[in-house]
Amino acid sequence: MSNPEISERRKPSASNGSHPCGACPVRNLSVCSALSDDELAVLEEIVTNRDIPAHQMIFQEGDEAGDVFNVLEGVVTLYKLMPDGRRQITGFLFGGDFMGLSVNGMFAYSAESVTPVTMCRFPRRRLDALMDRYPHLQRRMMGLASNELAAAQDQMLLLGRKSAKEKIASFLLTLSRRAAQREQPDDPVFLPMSRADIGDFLGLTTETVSRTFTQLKSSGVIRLLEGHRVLLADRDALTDIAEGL
Amino acid sequence: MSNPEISERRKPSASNGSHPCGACPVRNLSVCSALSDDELAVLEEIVTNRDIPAHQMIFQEGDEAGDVFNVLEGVVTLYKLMPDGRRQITGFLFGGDFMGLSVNGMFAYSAESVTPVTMCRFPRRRLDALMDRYPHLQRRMMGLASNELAAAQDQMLLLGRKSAKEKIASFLLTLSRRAAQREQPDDPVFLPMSRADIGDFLGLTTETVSRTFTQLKSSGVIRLLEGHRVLLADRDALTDIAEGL
DNA sequence: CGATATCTTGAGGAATCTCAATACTAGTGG
DNA sequence: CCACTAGTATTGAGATTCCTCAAGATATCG
Repeated sequence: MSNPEISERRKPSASNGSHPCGACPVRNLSVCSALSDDELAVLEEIVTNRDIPAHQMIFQEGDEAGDVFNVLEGVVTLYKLMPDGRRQITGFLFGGDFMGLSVNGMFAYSAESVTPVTMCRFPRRRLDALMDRYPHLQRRMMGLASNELAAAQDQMLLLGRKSAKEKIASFLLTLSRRAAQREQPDDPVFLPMSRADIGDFLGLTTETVSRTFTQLKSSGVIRLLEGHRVLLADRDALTDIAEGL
Repeated sequence: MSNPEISERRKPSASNGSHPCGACPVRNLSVCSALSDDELAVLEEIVTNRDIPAHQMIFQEGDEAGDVFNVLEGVVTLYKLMPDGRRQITGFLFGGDFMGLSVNGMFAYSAESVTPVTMCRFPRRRLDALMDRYPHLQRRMMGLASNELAAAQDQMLLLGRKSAKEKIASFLLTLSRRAAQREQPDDPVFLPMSRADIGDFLGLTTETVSRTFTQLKSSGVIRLLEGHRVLLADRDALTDIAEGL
């Protein structure tokens, strides 16, 4: 688990009065929004921060899931692999997103940074103890899990029943909505991940992703800008396409 | 919500000493396994039983999610629809399975009986109250949600990256494993759902499902028995196929 | 036992994939 | 600052899987 490229820093203890958690950029997006300042101070006692460079493995499917994580900044992919290398990305995580739900004490998927990432990390046991103590924290976790499950079901519909064009349109709109939730630019949508990543998320090949972007561009629905950004030139049209209308 | 075809019966009150919940066929499969006899008695106060005929809508995506349900017997599908009628089944539920996770107080999917179904029903508010009171119940729910999420991710891998043959093989094995968990026959696997249902679960058409069964049958890996049952003649081969080996 | 739904099989077509070449981008070192 | 390199994206042509449409076979239910 100790990887030389992953730097870890213990925040200055809460005893000095400076609360990194209190100044957390994603405080009201993440699990922590369930906690009062006092409770946050308790949480702070068990948290560790991490910086991770781009394209770095964070944990692997089957690893012992001793910790849970919150993404503060950057983008993370969760994915599963088949023995022959086929990959399915099950989700992209952004600031405020939580990861670490486990089954039988093991991670059910692998996680990798797409961009440089800042995360915070909690020992699962201690978070569990906190949850027993604070039912509202428990509820918050349950709410997050429900949302993830709903997103997973949307993704199943996408994977099982949508065409390439519908998939790409849905993907762009979802990213835009999530950026808005984080209060980040949602119209030129920022797509930090590669075409291969997008393909592995949508059940397509790189080439089909690329062709479909070109097609949407040609029909004037989007515009591909520099810096991995996409302008949603006709959001209504995109919405119709996403829903198969 | 009151549908003439759905019969509802209040169990004889716990005051008479006979505990339907205590005699529940799925007690140690379901949420309820987290509860002691005393706690179960409390739960019993808020539960209602229901019998539902086959092919009956139970609730619809977007309905107010006032209740949560446990399947006691029979099979239920959860699914999402696109405006043009394309359908993605997100899961099949069997005895012991839980349904009713909601987002913004609404069901995120529709539910329909495949066979005649017996369920029990809890008002969500009262179950939430119980969860605040019993942290182990809360934990149990969280565990169930985690398992569902892991299953959803497996399904994403299946939908996004597996061939028709791999999908059918995976499907048969998953059903077999789940039947074993319920202590029901797991080798001639029981498939009560239609080919169309299987297709809508696996992201295939009815015809492809049918052809793929025929193909697996011809290669001697399975045998199609009468009564919607499938014999897994060569489970190892089936496992290899499911994993793309 | 008949009517109806479901399942299987066939033939042809469409969407997406594979393989391959070219264009672009970003980072590196001269 | 530019040229070079390695990775990434786009485009093309042909192959393949799966879908669509259609007919026939089988099962199910009243």
